[in-house]
Amino acid sequence: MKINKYKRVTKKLSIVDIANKFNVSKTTISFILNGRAQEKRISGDLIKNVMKYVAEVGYKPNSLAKSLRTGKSNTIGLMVEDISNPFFASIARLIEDRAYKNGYKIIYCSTDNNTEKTQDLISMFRDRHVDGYIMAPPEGIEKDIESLINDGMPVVLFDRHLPKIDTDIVEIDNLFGSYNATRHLADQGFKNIAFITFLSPQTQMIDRVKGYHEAIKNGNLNGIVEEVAFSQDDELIMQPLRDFLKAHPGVDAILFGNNHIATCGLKVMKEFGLKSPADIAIASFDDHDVFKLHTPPITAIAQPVEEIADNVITILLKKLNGGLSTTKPQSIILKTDLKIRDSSIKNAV
Amino acid sequence: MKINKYKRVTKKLSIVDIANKFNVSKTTISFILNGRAQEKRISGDLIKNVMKYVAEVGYKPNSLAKSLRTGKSNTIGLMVEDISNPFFASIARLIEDRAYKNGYKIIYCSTDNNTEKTQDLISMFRDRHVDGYIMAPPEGIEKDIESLINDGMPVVLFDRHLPKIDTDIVEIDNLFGSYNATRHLADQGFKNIAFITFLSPQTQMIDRVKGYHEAIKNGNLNGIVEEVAFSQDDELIMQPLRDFLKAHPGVDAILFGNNHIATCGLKVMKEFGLKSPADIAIASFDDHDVFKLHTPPITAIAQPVEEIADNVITILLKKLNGGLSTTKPQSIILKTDLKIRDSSIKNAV
DNA sequence: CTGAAAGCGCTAACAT
DNA sequence: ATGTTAGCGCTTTCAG
Repeated sequence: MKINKYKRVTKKLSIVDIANKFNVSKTTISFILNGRAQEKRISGDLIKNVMKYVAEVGYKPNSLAKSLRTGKSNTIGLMVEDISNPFFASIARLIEDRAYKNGYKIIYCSTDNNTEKTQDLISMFRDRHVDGYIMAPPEGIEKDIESLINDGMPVVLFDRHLPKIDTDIVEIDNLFGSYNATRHLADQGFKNIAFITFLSPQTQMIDRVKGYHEAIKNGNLNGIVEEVAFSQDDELIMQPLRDFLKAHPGVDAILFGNNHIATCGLKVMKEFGLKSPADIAIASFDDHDVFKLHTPPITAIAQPVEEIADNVITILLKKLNGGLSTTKPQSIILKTDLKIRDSSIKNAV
Repeated sequence: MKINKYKRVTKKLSIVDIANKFNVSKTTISFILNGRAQEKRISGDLIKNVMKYVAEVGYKPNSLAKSLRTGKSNTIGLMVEDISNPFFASIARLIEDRAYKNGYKIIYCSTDNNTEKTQDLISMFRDRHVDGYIMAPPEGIEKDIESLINDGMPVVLFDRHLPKIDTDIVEIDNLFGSYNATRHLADQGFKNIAFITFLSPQTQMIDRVKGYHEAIKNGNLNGIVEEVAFSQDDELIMQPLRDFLKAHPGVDAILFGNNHIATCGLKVMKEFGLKSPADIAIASFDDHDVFKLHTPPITAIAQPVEEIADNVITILLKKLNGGLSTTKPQSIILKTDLKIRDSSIKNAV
């Protein structure tokens, strides 16, 4: 006879308790619970009764123990640059939904594009035995990702890739995105189109600069690129922008490299009383409410957020199910959508 | 001997491996690793060598096994209404930072204010043995939270409380917030001030309506409250707003109940070509970039996001460390900050 | 000062 | 058709 020496009445019941209840071994219960009852030819009556009882008492297997034993945690690690950036927040939200629907939980965190912080986070994720990784990788993290992949962990990158890493990746056509937007500004007759972005060695930013340059060259225009160091403090982003505007009064149009710097730019323009498009025409990567509601509305290179999230999670789920384990990593390049609004129309009010 | 940390390890090393390495038992290693070496009077040399070796090979105890044994998972469950809402995203971000700094990971998810989904999520969190819960609770979740608390789980609520639940909570003074904003509109000379918000039985919304009513009564004005059903689809929020504006041409000022509905409201006003404050003055709960950059800038009842996050995590960490286990639950009410901008100034351009 | 051993709850060979 | 048993990696009591 088994005596509970701790007398904890509220103790959660375990697989043993339910095995005792039916006078069978926990193995049998385990098989039933894991849908292997048929395969093991366990009697239909037993199956039915056990399932009924389990539902009644709301028994749930201890996932920790399960994970320890199986090595699977049903958790996905999601690392974005900054969860409070609307672009990443909306992608995270969509990924979260799909993941939960498929029985996976998300552990997320913000990398701040900080390599060391990201290494710590990866190590934490490893430690927690996440089953797969989704990340917008900061620079300098190549080795760590490689080692993840070498250890057989499913990894899906998005937003940017790492030149030396051959793994699954979902991106947009950044080069065309900024090329197209720059051409649009040029077609409107703007002559001094600047490109303002964060100083970053990341591929998405490099491509955006490249696309800009191509369009500038193509239109026989003079280009000017301003790269601002990223900072947590918006004030430190706005100051260089103020300096830039003062130093370059001839600029009649600006393409911003992403939503964050564009928002800072708009704040500075507001300070300076500069109107768009009359004083300076504006276009930016990453559409969001600020752009739609701005007066005038801001022309934006919209990323297909749903598609990105969908592709990312689909690929990862396939990998988790072993479907893609042998295939070559795939690289998905999605199209952007240039939303032309008044801020970039030459003669708009 | 230096070990390449990127070297592929066939098998992660466990406490046994490192015990073997030193020809001692895993118990000894465990004591050393958990800082109980002094207490157990383990020889200084051994301690030093083990620590050195552990650092060298980058050994990390398997957290799953640790959790299974200790019952602690060093994880906090965070449930917000919608992680893609800038208000919740920024709070989540701040909580995340503080939690990581204190050795806790965050598992988060969005409740969508859906009671059933939230129950599922709580059950998932329980199952994953999270050490503590932070949540902006949807209605109807009282029983589940009570049972959490009865089982001794630390729970901290924020943004809204549940009337029947006595637990730690961090809120703002919603009543005063909307009272004050409404008074401000009245003081500016607006006569037909409407309050537009989501239909919600949640305390923060109730209090906001109440504050509005008090101010209206106080100013001998006629009030009109429009409550729109929440929806994932913005279009379904905007349609009732269109109808409302058409049905009430006399309204000369609107106070919005939160940032989301305000953003929808601004979109509708833009559609209709309505200018603020000339056609309709505007004020809203929850400050963010859209309001700051809007033309005109929108008057906002700003919540002290940092303070909220700080208080929440501080209380939870204290509870996790057993500090508050015996004390009475505390309720913290923070002040809002009315940011008066042109959208609510009678004679602003 | 250190070690043996029990056990957290579960899965899956390997037996019957 | 079902049970026995050996771990997964760790902490902790109890014995030296």
